[in-house]
Amino acid sequence: MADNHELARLFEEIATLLELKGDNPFKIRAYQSAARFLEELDEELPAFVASGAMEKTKGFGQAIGQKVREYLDTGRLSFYEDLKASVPAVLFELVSIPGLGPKKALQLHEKLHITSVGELEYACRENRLIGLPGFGAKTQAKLLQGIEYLKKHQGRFLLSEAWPLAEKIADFLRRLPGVDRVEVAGSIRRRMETVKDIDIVLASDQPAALQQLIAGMPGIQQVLSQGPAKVSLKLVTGINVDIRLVRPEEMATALHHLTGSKDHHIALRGWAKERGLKINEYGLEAAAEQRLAVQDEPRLYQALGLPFIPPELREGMGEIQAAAAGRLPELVKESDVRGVLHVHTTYSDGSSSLAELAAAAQRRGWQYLGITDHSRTAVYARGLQLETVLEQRREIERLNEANPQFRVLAGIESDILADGSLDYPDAVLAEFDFVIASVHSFFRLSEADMTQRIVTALSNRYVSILGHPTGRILLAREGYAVNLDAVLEAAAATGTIVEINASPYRLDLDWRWCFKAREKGLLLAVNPDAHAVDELDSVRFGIATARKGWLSAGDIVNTRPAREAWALLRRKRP
DNA sequence: GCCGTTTTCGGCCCGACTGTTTTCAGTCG
Repeated sequence: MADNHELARLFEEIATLLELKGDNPFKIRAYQSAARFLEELDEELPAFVASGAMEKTKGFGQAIGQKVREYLDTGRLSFYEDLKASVPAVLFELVSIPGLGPKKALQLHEKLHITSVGELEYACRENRLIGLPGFGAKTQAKLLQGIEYLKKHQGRFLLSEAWPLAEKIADFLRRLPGVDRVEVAGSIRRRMETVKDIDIVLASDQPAALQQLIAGMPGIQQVLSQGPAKVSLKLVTGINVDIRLVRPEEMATALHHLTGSKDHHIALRGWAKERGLKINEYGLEAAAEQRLAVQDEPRLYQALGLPFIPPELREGMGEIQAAAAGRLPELVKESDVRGVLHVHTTYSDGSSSLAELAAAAQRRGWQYLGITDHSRTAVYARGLQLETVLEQRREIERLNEANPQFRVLAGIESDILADGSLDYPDAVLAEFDFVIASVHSFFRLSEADMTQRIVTALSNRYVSILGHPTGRILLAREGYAVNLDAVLEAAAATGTIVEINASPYRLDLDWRWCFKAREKGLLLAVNPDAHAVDELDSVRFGIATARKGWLSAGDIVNTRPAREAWALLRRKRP
């Protein structure tokens, strides 16, 4: 399977290289769709080709088919290698600057001999861009700002940062005079783990009249652009906001358009076209140019002969075909959660007490709470020594006796040591209601060693849940090198539950892998990994991740009643 | 680069805004 992903990556890179060369956009798309197809392909590449399936696959014609064969035969792609050699590496870096695309980046490289972002910044400060054709003082100033932005935030923000901010802005806009409706759209509505900006749709009978009022909103650092249909702002927090102004009857199609994703639109518009319909942000048009009114998104999909596709699924990952075939899952909801299984208390590195957390969990309508402080090796997190474990156990028993309506489970988050063994002997692990096993050290093992380490841990019959499977920290740290496919296979084979760590800094397992976990028939646990009472609410981000990964309540252990969840947590035990 | 019971050529999703221009290319989503 590694071949599939490797070739997908090569095709993806070819697309980027062609883009930088200003090649035909449709050719670029052809490579992108081939890459996406390979990424999702379940079959091994050699079988896919040998069986003749490739010839029958749309998007694999002569040129791309020949490249797949060359890659299989030689393990290389000469087209890619030549292309790579012909495009200066600096262009990759330059196009990540907002406002700078392939054309202008190429000009800067050729005319000003720019070889790094740093050099471009310097050239801007020296006013050297102004003489170039197509460049002016404003472009130069904009690029300088773009470089600043990039240096500060890598151009992205956590969902947990952007989502509440977007809701706050939407509330402000709703109170402006003449405003009919306001909705948050874009990648926030699709619940991407990180987002580039905030997209909002505003419906009003006099949309153009609102421009000035919007530009007067508090917290704005700069108005980036302003037209009758769209206002773009930069907030003092650094994030950009696009507000699209439409008439009330255009709300549904505009919201749909601005929710994206781009890939979903390309696929859906193709689907519409086959049925003689045209979609744009203002409505649905029959071929004869007359616009059909669409009241809401469900009716938009209905007009296309499809059931409603929830925003989280609109990523161009086969959702349209699944919808057409009636195979869309019933997505899990936040209200399905009946308890959570990963929290830290003041016994280790948490800042709320066990009793406070239990009370807060019960207030949220949950029926149980799994306490999982750190194990003894995690000295950085005040991991529990054996005597402290016993002390905590007694407190849990007292709480359970005092409140039979609510169940506190005595768990532990045990470190997976470098060799794959756990931090306590089996006899101790057996005393816990359940065990989460997590990697917290030796992140830099080779992929093979890390994979073996985790697979070994999963074979332990007391390990109920694999915690944050890749160890990534969003926008800060890549996950460790690990063959996740092999890990998920091992989890399936041993009956280990896999965590969707709902901390907005982690969201690990990633939603793209939830999709695969579901295919392997795995059970998952959406856990806040809370270190304080407020962090229990992180569950919403975990549920968003699960939904984005096509998961139903049945795929999540902590949507089950306490007794059933308890049994599932212990199903590997003798 | 791919595709075709409308087609082997001419399409390919569609539109907004800016800046540098005198009609539009570039960028973005």
